[in-house]
Amino acid sequence: MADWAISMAFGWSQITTIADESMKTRDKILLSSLELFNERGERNVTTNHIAAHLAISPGNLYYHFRNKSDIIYEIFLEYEKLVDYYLTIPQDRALTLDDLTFYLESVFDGLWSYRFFHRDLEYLLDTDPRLRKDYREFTNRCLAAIQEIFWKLTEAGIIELTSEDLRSAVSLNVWLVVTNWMAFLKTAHAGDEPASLTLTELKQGIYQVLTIQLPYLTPEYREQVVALRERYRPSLPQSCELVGREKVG
Amino acid sequence: MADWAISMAFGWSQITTIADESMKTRDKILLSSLELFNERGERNVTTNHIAAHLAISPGNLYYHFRNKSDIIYEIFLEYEKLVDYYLTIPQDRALTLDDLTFYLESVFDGLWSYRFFHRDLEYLLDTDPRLRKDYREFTNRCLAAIQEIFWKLTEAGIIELTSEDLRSAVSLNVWLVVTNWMAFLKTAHAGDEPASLTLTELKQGIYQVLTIQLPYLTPEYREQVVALRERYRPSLPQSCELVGREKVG
DNA sequence: ATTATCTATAGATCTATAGATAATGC
DNA sequence: ATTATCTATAGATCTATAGATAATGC
Repeated sequence: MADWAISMAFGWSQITTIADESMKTRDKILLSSLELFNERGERNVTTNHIAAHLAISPGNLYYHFRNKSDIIYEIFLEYEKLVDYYLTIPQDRALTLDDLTFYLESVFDGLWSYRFFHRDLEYLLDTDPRLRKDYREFTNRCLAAIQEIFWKLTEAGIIELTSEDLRSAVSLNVWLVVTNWMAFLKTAHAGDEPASLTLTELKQGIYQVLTIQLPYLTPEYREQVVALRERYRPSLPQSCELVGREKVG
Repeated sequence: MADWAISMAFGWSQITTIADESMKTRDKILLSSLELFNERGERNVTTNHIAAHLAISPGNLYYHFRNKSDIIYEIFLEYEKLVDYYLTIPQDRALTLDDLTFYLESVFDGLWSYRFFHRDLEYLLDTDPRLRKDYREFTNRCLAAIQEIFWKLTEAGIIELTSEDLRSAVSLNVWLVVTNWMAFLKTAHAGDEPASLTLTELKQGIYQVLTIQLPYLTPEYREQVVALRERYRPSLPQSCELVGREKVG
């Protein structure tokens, strides 16, 4: 694993984000691509842009990667590694509320660092069969992890979610909320100027995720989790800008 | 409102979908564009493709529309009209379970008919300020409608969701699940060949939406809603393909 | 010798327009 | 006269490669 990948895997990505001289060109390409993709959207970034941004020739870029798809695939592998790492579940002890907080914070950190990815997900999967297959397995691993976390939270007496059926449906909803929260912020919430999103806003998604769990909290832990949830309550109540609805018909 | 727009607004779109000779060229362009966008994704459809599909010259297309963005904007206006129509809330009577079913079915019908739209939403909004503004207001109207529906379901004694705060957070989760369900199916669920999605599969999203409401059902209606939910239970339990998770670290 | 880089470019699109021509409605 | 349509094309990209040159590691 290259240095910058390690640094990412441990969440310092914001710090080490700028490609520096000492890096191998190959790694600089990956890092700059990620930067540009996140900033401008994958669709708006060509191989020319990436090369220009690094002040290398397009020919040089193609010496290291066969095409843009290959670059994206490698970036995905790092993303995958990071999230798999974050979602590791301790097998030798019960889960605590701190664990839950860590999972939530980490997952949104991951989404933030690779935020270009979900934006153009469908197109990316349509154009790269490897990515398609890997991403499908990745999703399934994530879903399995969420279910397992809910199971262990149940064992720990924090929530009460014993029906496997229900646990699996609720887990899926958590996944849907987590992976769609950013798009919601960028499309519904944001002001007139395109998409200036902050990590803090993104983490208000935790409020929404905990909303799903509210009904299943045990009386012993309810108060603590409600307090945790309050910490992420959106400052601007965006869903309250009630615009008058046109009545049709 | 052109004929095809009316037919769409009343949900026969699947029938009248093929552009026919009698239509004005302008409407044929809109309809073919929608068809191609849904089928291949907006990103993969150029003005040339649209013209070729209709066997007209690109010049002719540009006589009717200034650019692709304008076509998309007009299609959005129809989508908006359709959903606003579906989400009309009767002010003179209480809501019933049939109303709830109608809302759920209609919303997923709308998503299906304009399924290209959410796929490239962020890009579309970034490139068209009008669309950006209109879509933001549209989202807010939808959220307000969901909240109002929950309020009226509470009044009707079907669910119990009296805290305004909670109602608004739950509504937002419903929106997130609804608008992300299709992307989930296409990316996580689908087989090796790209995206062959059916309306039936899409409507299994109703199962997920009703999962959110489960904890808030009143005892009087619980059984009926649970039965309704069962009608949409996915046939293939996709979230149960538990792939072994790699443990990292 | 091998690896990394650059220059130059062919070939493929796509967008959007100008200008000519055909069809239609008074 | 006005509206609709077509032909032809300029200009702007972008991808990906061939072939030359520079840098590096034994």
